[in-house]
Amino acid sequence: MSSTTSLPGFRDFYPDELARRAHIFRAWRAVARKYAFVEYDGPPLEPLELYTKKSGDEIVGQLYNFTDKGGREVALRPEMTPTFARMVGARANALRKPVRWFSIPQLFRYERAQRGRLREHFQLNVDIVGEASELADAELLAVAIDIMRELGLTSADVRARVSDRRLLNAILQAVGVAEAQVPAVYAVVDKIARQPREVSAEKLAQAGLAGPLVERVLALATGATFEQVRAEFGTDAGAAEHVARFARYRAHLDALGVGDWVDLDLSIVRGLAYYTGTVFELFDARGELRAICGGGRYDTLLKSLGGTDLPALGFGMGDVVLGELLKDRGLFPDAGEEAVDLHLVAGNGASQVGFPDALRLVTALRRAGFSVAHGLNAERYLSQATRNQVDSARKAGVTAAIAFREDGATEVTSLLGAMKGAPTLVLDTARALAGEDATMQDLRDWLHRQRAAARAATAAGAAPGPTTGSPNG
RNA sequence: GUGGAUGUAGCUCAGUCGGUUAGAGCAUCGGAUUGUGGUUCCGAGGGUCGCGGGUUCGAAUCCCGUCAUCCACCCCA
Repeated sequence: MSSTTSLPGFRDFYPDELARRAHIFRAWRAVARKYAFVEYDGPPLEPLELYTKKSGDEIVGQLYNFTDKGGREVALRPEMTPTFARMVGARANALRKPVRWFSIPQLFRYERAQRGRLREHFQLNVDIVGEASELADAELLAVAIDIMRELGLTSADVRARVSDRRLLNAILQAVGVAEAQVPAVYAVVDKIARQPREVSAEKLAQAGLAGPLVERVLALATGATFEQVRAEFGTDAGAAEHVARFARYRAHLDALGVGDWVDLDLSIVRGLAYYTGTVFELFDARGELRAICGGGRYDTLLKSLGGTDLPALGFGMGDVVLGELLKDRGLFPDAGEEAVDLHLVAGNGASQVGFPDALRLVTALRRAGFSVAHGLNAERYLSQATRNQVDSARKAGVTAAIAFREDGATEVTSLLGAMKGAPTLVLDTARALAGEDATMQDLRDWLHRQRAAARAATAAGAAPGPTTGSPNG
């Protein structure tokens, strides 16, 4: 390739790729705002200490870090939570609770890149601070699921797997796992789906669990539904409270309209880090990709980072895996939303009107709010066949061509459907040049109708499968 | 960090047993008797065959190294 490629794991966003990214961002913002979250941001470069304090020195190997010219140890942010915790902590007393904030930071990590895992990505972070009730947990998961919906995914495409560490703890104790064995059991449970059952069993045995107990734990972590858990542990002295809370959580999810996306999965542990309560991940239902989203409750983290003692919960959702899923399912819209409205082409009357007036028309249209393109070579405007000009405008995805007729009128021709008998709109050239309100409004309405008709045609024709258009889906 | 697979035009890929100037389709650009047009036709640009070394009279092709990508581990904020 060329001598100037991007760094490994970093992406160039060409216009069609940026359009996809923008599509995802739009959905993120739209849903977050719908749930009354407000957007914030912080610096992409932070003191290295911000991350070592929380995660220890081992994390440095996975960071982009360096010493700046003032001798400070700094790192590109690998996650948003420490920044968020600092910002909330600094104004904890002044902020109205619960805090409902979201952000779309670009995050960095120094790791070998793989499918769905680059060295840079954008990640929606949604957090709630100051509410310990399970209703907050339900609200948070509803945001994540509603984003899937907003992007055209269904509960057949994406599943939410939910667990609760308090519940898992209580269940493990109820079946006889000693407290000292819990961390080891967590480590096994966390990767239970990614390694053979015998390996998990072996590791549980090594952790000191007796044979029957190993089988019990494996069964619970691999297949137990909430109904089974409730039947078995709903009256257990230690677990009843947690079963009841989870039942309320599920009821809230149902009422929020996302219950059918959610499955209990006690193997969802989310690392061993800082989660204290509910934990969840969103996966594609076919299991082909990495997790789309992960989050949960971290009630002690703010305090441990030196902030105030407030309960908190949140999730992160990256653009990479989500983008791959949308691409696989053909859910990215064709470039229509950014389409240019009009492209100036010559037409039979071009030589009578003259190029300066043609440009004046373009200017009048732009002042009226239309996006208007034209060739940037004045000689070719008159020398090149109109059909070639129209053709390139059509290929560029412009909605309509605007041309001068022999009789002096200005004609707008839709480029969206079949060219034979394409809808046209005739404008009075003088009024168009003057930017007359009524004329501009006519044009606006007409363009709107053409787009609506084209969308309807696409929807009708595209029902059985992929039809016209780009292979990028 | 470990192991495996793959690198040919912007994209998808041909390229025989090692053989002379590396091809196709799509895309891009220009044009087809001053123009109403998705088609068609003609033409053009675009390559250090990932990079470096080796074997050979001769390497896209065989060997070694290296880099990148993908897959599986490790790790997961």
